[in-house]
This record gives sequence, structure tokens and C-alpha cells, in this order.
Amino acid sequence: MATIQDVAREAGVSTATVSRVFSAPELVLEPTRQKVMEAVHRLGYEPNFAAKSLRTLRTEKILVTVPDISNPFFSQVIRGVEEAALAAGYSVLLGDTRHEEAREEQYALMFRRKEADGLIFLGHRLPDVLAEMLAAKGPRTPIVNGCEFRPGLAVSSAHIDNERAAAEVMDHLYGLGHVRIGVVTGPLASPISSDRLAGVLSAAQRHGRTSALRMAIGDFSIESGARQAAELLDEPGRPTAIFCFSDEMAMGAMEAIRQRSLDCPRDISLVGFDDIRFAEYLHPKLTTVRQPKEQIGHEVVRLLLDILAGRSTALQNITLPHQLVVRDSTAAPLG
Amino acid sequence: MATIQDVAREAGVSTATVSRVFSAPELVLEPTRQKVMEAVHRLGYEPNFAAKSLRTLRTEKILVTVPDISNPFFSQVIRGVEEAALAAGYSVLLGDTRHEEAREEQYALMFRRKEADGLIFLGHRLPDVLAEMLAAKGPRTPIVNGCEFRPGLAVSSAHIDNERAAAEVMDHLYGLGHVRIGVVTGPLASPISSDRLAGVLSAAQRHGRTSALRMAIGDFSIESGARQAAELLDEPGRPTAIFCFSDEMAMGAMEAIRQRSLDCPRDISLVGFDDIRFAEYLHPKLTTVRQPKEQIGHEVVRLLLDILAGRSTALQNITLPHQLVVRDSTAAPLG
DNA sequence: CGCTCCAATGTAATCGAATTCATCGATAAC
DNA sequence: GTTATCGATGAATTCGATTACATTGGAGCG
Repeated sequence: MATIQDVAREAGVSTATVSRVFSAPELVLEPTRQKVMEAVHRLGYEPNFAAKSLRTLRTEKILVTVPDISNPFFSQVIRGVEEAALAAGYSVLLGDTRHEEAREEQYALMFRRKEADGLIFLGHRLPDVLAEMLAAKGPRTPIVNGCEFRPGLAVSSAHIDNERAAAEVMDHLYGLGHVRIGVVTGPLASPISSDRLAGVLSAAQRHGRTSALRMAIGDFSIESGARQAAELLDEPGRPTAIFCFSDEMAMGAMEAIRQRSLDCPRDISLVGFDDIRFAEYLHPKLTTVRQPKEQIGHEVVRLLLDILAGRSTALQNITLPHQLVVRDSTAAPLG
Repeated sequence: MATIQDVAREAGVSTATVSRVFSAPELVLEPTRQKVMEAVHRLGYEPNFAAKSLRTLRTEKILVTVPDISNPFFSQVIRGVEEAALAAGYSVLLGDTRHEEAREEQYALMFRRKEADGLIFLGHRLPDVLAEMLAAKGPRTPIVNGCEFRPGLAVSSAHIDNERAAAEVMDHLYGLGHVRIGVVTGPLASPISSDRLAGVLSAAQRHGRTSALRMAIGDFSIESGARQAAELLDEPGRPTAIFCFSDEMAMGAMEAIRQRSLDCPRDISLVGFDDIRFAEYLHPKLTTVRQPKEQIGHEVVRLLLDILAGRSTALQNITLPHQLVVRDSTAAPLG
């Protein structure tokens, strides 16, 4: 591979001029620029990335860690991230943490080693390494969270109002006449779950139905949805509606409902969360909360770029609009 | 951030010794090593990645381009890639090309700029830049394909036997007694589609049913599945079975079937392809071909690492086992 | 006792581009 | 006509780690 020296020699100019042709073409005379570009093409020159990075201390990469890339919710957020990053000249380093703390730490180290200019994490845990960096540099540390806002965390973030969204779901169900409602949450350590749970509880209270609530704790997977929904369905005083904190869990719940020869929505109404691409192709079409997935991706990148460009000094926690999408999986309870 | 010089000074040794502590600890005396490590911890030193990369000409990164990250098939392959890469000390640079040639070229340039040690592409197009590199360096060029094997392409790859898998699907349907079968393919430019189509045709021929075949060309998306299946269903001489070249298209087809108040599998049998995680949670549970998604990811990484380590000199095109998974969406045709 | 050899460590060149400062020539101002 | 000014370009330093080669001191051997 040709280096900048080769190009300089070939074009009969200095390396400084070649470098300028790329990074500040307005400083170089047009004929000179052309001479250089010809040499570049003749030699097939491409600037060496490591050298540039060493000199400028910039990698033009964003590290994105995600609990599970095979989850369509996350993969759509990632898609938004990738798109916004590419548009700004950054590329995406992907870290699938598989919900494992060890991997989160591993990627945090990667970030500290300066393998990326910024870090976006879509999980809820903040590895120690990152906490230290944040403590040292404050809100200008290029670390941003997506989806899992927690007030104590000293990072900017983009997310929806999970509490309100969950309350809206409950209002929808109460509005249809449901009384006994089962809720399948995610792990309560994650704000995504605890916020939604708060919304559920406040709505239940408002409607005076707190004692008719039934809870089960899932982990956002299809299987846990099936398992937890089964528990709720088999208890005495079966609920007439189930609210799952993810569409995947709702898919599992659908299966549990079918296995018991019950019908959704006739016997059991079902609500999911996220509005993944598949939600409207399930049978029945799933009522759910739409999260602006790609937009979340765009926003977290914007937040990060603001920090990187020194444009923002204070934390920003952005709330994006969600939408309750009522489809065919919810109906008034029987009799 | 502390540099290796700082550590050397702090520990009272040379930079060479510090470097050796990390890359070849057996060359350095234990007490020295300890002194260095203490300094490292005191200063919070972390080797600068760009500098290391410039010197060694290695990035420890693998660039993976994928036509659509939000497709659960690809995201599971990626998961396998990520896992195998991480285990080997590599990290994954993600490139979502959105099926766009321009983006593929863009990522190819990134690779040529040496931003990654190797490239895995999961699409079927080989950008010109890469073709040039392959022509220049031959089979030791660290470029590997996943899923879309094409004999002419001078790259190693890992994939299933798409032709045979498709033939098995047809055998299954013919075995159930179906005669009029509709097929929704993907874009025929991709070997994944043309190979499967070849399998379909050979099976049809073997069963003497070629003239009862009906074709529609989709693009692997849910929507195209719905659209193309609708066409097949509305033609005179409606097929009694539809074979879609992806599970997503099969989901769309299910919807089209329902919209016409037909029942799957009573009126129409349906087969998908890939066995994405959701296939067994659809209603009816989808009969499909299981691709070893994560294993494909592992294999392509292995192939790539072999090239990078200079272990392999010849092309390798690996065929991995697939499996026809018969579930509830296929049955014998009525009367 | 002197020499060889080896283990441990140090010195300094190197990777390839960016960038500061110097230089040169031409133009403009006086 | 001399000098300040500016635009274009070049020379040389720098980024931070790796590593080939040099050096040092001690063990082993005759």
C-alpha cells in the first residue's frame, strides 16, 4: 500500500501538501491539487487510518453496546445509530454484551483504550470504568445512554416516558372494562421495567384496582413471556388482560394463551411494548406501545456528537414521543 | 491519559520493558514486572490503541457488512460473528448496507484504508474495490463471505446447501400431496435465491409438476411476502401451498392468507426459510428450513482468522448442515 | 582468571500522517 | 524602489507504542 511519502514523491510535492489536499483543499492551488490527485489515483493511495488516528487522537468510531443484538427492538435502534453515525462520518463498533456484566466491562476498557471516540450504551448498567471516567471528566465525557434513563446516572440519554406509556396502556385496558390485569415485567433492576411498573401502579391506583393487579417478573425473552403468562393464567382469579413489557414476551404470552385453548382477545386481552416490526403481523395483531426506535438511535448519536464537538456542557435527558397502537389483541372482557 | 513514557519513568525502567510486560511478560523479571504493574495502576495507564496499531499494522477489528441488521436472520449470524471474534480478541465493526451498493462501496473503502484487519460480507455483491484487492492478493486477502456462496466469487465462504434445502421443502410438500405450489423467491441476483430456485425446479421436475409451479419474486421483506403471496392466491388455479424464501415473507404470506379468510394449513400450506427465533411462535407455528445462524457466524470468523494467521492458502467454501423443521403450517391439501 | 554466553534491560529507529513553523515569491503599499 | 503582507509550499517535529539491536552483568566453564 502506498504511503503519503510515495504520493508526495510521485507528484513532486511535499507530504504536507498531499495531506492538505485531503484535509484542507482550499489551502492548495488547483493545479497542485490535480497533480496530487493524479498521483493518488495512479498509486491507489488511501490514507492509513492508524497513523491519522495517532496524530489526531480521533478514531471516528462510536462504540455501541447492546444487551442483545438479536432482539429486533435493539437492532432497530442500532440501525438508527448506524445511519446517523455514518452521516456524520463515524462508523459503529458493535458490542453485544449478552446481558453479561463481564462483557460490558470488556467493552468499557476498549473505550478507555481510546478505540472509539464515544460510547453509547443501551443497557442499564454503567460499568465501573465508565463511572470513573465520568467522575473525572463530568458531563463532557462522551458517553450517552439510550432507552434506559435513570436520574442518578450522570450521562445524557434519549428515551421515551416509560411511566406514562405504561399508564396509558393500563388506562386503555381499564377503559375497555378490564379489572383483573396481569403484568409481566422485565428485570426490576432496569429503569425500563421499574418506570413502567410505576406507571402501571399509578394507573391502577387511579382506577382503584390495585388489589386486582397480578405481577410476574420476566426477562424480556419470548420464553419468559410464555412462562410468566402461564403462571398468571393458571392462578385462581385469572386475569382478563395481560400487559407484557416487551413484544417478545407478548409473543410468548400468546402462545401460553393458545395452549390453554383460550382466545385472544375474546378471553384474554394482550398488550406488548416496543412495536417491533413483527407486532402487526402476529395473529391477532398486537396492541402495543410504539417506541421511536430509529429516532432514539438518531438522538443518542446527536447527543454524543454534541459532546464530541464541545457544543454541549450540561447533561441532556431527552424524552421522545411514544404512541399507544391499538390493534386486535385487546377488546372488552366477556360478560 | 498516561503514556508508556510516563509509566516507564514512574517505574524507573525503559519503555521497552513496559511494552514487554504487556506483550511478552516471560521476558521480564518478576520484580520488574511488579514494579511496572504498580506504576500502571497508579497512573491508570492503558496502551494507546492507534499507536499500537500504527506500529503493528493490525487493528484487531473485523468489519462485517450486512444488508439489513434489523432482519433477525442476519442479527443472529452477527451474534455468532461477534462471539467468535471476541473470543479471538477481535472486535466487530458493523456496516449496515441497507441493500445499497453505495454503502457497500463505502465500507469497502473503509476496509482498504485498513480500518479493519478483515472483512466479512453477508450480502451477495462484491464491491469493485474488493474485487481489485482480491485480484491483487489472491486467496490470502482477508475477505470472507457468509450465506451467499457463488462459485465465481474468489472468496472463502460458509453457507448451507440452499439448493438441496429448497428441494427438500418441495419434496415435503409433494409428499403431502400438493400439486399446485406457489413460490415466493428473493431477488434473483442473489445466489441465495437462484440456488433455492434451482432446488425448487429440480424437485418439481423430479415429481413431474413443473407446469403446476407458480412463481413470484419478492425481496425478503414481510411486505413483499404479503404482496407476492396475495398475487399467487388471487390467480385462477390457486396453489394449495406456498413456499417463501424467508420466514419474514412467510409472515407476510400468512397475513395475506388470513385476509382472504383462508386457513393455514387447512386451505393453504406455508413454508418459510431461515427458522428465525419467531417462527415457532407464529400461529400456526411455521414449517421452515433451519439455518445454523450462529454457526455460520462462527465459521466465517474461523475462515477469516485462518487467512489472517497465514494458515490457509486455498479458498474454502464450507457447507453447513441445514434442517427442515416441520411444524403446523403444512398439511395435506383438502380433498 | 579470563572468556563465552545468556538473560534482562535499555537505546533508538520506526510506523504514516498531521501540523507548526519557516521559506519563498509575488503583490501591494508607501 | 524598498518593505510589509500574504498565499502557497516545504522541512521537520510529533503522536505513542513496538522491536531490532546494543549493552550490561553475572553464571558457567576450562
